[in-house]
Amino acid sequence: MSDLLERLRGRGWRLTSQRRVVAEVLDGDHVHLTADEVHARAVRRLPEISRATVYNALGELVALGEVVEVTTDGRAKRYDPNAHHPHQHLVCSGCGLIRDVHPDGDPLAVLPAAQRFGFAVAGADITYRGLCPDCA
Amino acid sequence: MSDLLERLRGRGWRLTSQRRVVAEVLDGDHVHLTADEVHARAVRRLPEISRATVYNALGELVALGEVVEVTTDGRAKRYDPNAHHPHQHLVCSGCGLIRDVHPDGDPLAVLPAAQRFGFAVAGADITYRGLCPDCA
DNA sequence: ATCTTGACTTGGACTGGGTCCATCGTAGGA
DNA sequence: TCCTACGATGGACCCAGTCCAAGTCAAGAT
Repeated sequence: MSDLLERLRGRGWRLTSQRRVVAEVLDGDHVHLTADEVHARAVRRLPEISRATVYNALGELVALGEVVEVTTDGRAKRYDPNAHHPHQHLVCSGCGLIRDVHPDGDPLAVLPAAQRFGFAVAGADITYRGLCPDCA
Repeated sequence: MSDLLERLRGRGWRLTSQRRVVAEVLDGDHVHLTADEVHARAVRRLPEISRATVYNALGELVALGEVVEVTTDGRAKRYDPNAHHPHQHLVCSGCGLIRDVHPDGDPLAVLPAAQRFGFAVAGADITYRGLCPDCA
């Protein structure tokens, strides 16, 4: 965490109390919060922080590659701080629970050249869907 | 297409001109329109059709398994009539172009039991990302 | 061919998620 | 400690989608 703040400062990020709080809220590798959830938690530490500031900070963290956006449904985007370990997501169709998962092999390997249509394919986002133990 | 309308009628779908037009607009296997795009095209054939009706019809087609919803970004959902041939999507990060693709093997096979956390995993949605020939 | 009725359509209000912007505040270099 | 450009604020605004009360009509019954 403090190394995150260090990295950001090293990249010229001006370190404000608001940005610090947003980064702290996202601390922990297995969190998948919406922007509003991040805002709600940030407000507990810094009551005046605005929604716009949370959106700005999240957008910057994504642009800097420190956080990844996850869209598992058509609803609110979720922000995943586990950005330095490539992974995929397993989502419960019942309750929406999200787990980070690591499938075997390279996801791009299964897409043959003939199926790439001349694209320079750079990555793959996989969402596995099913029922979690509690919902089954 | 007419077989689609037949299938729907067989399932008790009341066949209105609005529903017929929505189904016709979605005809073709490689179309990925947003609800508003479907509405815009439907209006050309049936000027009074309302947005709410298009949303209703699309929702019903999805519930009946005739169309699948595709969410490749956090923006508007897209509706894909190619529902009877399982496939994945390849999306251009530049212009948003979407192609249906067929990766090798079963996408679920690469998720080992130890990575399933007790979930009853039922499916996987894969979005391959890269630049299309025009954008590269 | 007409009637009847419950399913369908309409459009306008409303909601949730997100962005924009003019103004104010402040981190951090000089 | 002072300056100033970068960041924060909150309220207006936008887009995608849902809801609802009232009107319409497909299709089975007569």
